[in-house]
Amino acid sequence: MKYWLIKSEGSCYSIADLQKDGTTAWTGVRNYQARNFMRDEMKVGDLVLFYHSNGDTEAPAGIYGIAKVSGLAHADMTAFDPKDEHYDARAAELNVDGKAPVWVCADVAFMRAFDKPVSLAEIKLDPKLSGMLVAKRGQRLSVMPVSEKHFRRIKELRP
DNA sequence: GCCAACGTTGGC
DNA sequence: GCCAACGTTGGC
Repeated sequence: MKYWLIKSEGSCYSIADLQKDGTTAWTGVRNYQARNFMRDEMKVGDLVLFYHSNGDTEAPAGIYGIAKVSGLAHADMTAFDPKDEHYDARAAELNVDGKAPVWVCADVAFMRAFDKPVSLAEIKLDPKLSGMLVAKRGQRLSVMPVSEKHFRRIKELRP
């Protein structure tokens, strides 16, 4: 079993949206490294920290809850939809009957939302969370692995 | 294959 | 809104 962190702008798709939807296809990832994590390593049952980026003082950037991988990576249809904000003309051209999608998405299911997020500031201050990728300077991956140790610590902070 | 220019992300 | 960091593009 692996552990992950996925990022979303809270104003775009929040943990509350996931709670409402139950499950969602994690579409819109347009970075090869992030895609490869989803396509090659994410397995059903893996646990996922749900991170909101671009926060403000009211709702700071940080981890807002926990989700679970509920479906293996499959074609991200938003890449083929010219009306979608994540449309990728080149990927659409390369695609043959949906058989060779450039972009994929795994499905994630809501598990729980934290009463209070574990903010980025809190992550940086906690010695037991040192080395967490998300707190690394310049780290912009929207899907990234999390160590079991760090995952357990997050759960310990929000039991 | 190098690298400058550009666009995007995301913390502050 | 600023700007540093990074990925991608495209000229050569």
